[in-house]
Amino acid sequence: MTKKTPKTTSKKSKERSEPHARTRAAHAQETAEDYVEAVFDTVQEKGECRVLDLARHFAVSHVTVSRIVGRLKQEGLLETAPYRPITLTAKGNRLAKRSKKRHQIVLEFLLSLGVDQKTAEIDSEGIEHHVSEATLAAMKRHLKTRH
Amino acid sequence: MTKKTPKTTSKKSKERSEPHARTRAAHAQETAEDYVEAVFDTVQEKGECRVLDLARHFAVSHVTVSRIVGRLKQEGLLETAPYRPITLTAKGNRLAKRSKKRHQIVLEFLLSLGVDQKTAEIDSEGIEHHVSEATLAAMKRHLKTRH
DNA sequence: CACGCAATGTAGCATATGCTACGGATGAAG
DNA sequence: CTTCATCCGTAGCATATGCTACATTGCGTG
Ligand SMILES: [Mn+2]
Ligand SMILES: [Mn+2]
Ligand SMILES: [Mn+2]
Ligand SMILES: [Mn+2]
Repeated sequence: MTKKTPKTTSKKSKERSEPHARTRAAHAQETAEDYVEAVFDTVQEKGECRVLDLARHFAVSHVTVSRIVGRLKQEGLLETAPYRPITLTAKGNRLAKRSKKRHQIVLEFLLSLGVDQKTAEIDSEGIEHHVSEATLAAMKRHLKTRH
Repeated sequence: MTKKTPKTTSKKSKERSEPHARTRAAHAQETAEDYVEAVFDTVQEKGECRVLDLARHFAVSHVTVSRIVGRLKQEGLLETAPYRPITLTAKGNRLAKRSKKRHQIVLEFLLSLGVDQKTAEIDSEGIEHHVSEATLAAMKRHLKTRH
């Protein structure tokens, strides 16, 4: 056997695989973050949040929303009952505030780079979920010094 | 009927839903981009790219890789045959180069913000797929002026 | 050139998130 | 209090991406 490559996962390849594993973990949290944000905003704006409000917000069918709301309820982030409005639990409220804060910083950061408003809103919606505490801190520094 | 809210999707809610639709579209492209990048790098580094190379790279099972490689072959990005190495098509090569370039800029950009190497590598792996041409251009400008 | 291990493929399962079609619940208006 | 439009839930389907267990191929070694 020539054995140019190790059979087991090398230290180097483990390092390379970690970013992808982290990205998958971020995507697993993404729906929860976007949903509690949306519930928070909708309640603020129109007093209550309904399944159809979220369906319109995300541009998906009410069926998709209904199922996801059920799961997030199981996870203790949302409260709801059949044909009733959706509210945030204390836990959901904390996640919403944390997520909104991070989202806002990412958005302002992109704007500070000179990205136009619409593009900044689009890109920040995806980027926010992949911004670690360290990167968020760096963005805050940039906003304070350069702005 | 009090009709506080319009039944149909308002212009405002359409604007709000667009970022989420864009994020979903980005995620639909993400696997393809990461895979062609990985194939490109692996071929460069060790002469050929095997299913297990990608499995280690992404830290997933060889089964997951095998299925995805089959799909990307159908999409015309990869070439392969049973028990044979994986290669890029011309189309796959173009996507790989484009993706690698963008990934590299995002990484360097995060480093230029003062983010540590490991964190920058992790965050850029997820962020890259959500960076539009406009934001990428803004990052390039930042790298030229501030660095 | 036969053997056996490593690599790859296949079967079958799970979860997450999309959809359409249809049926039941709610509540505003008469 | 009945009616009926709107909202919501459920059934059933699809795709993408994870997994384990098992079958098969291929190749280096003896
Ligand atoms: Mn958000
Ligand atoms: Mn988001
Ligand atoms: Mn990536
Ligand atoms: Mn993402």
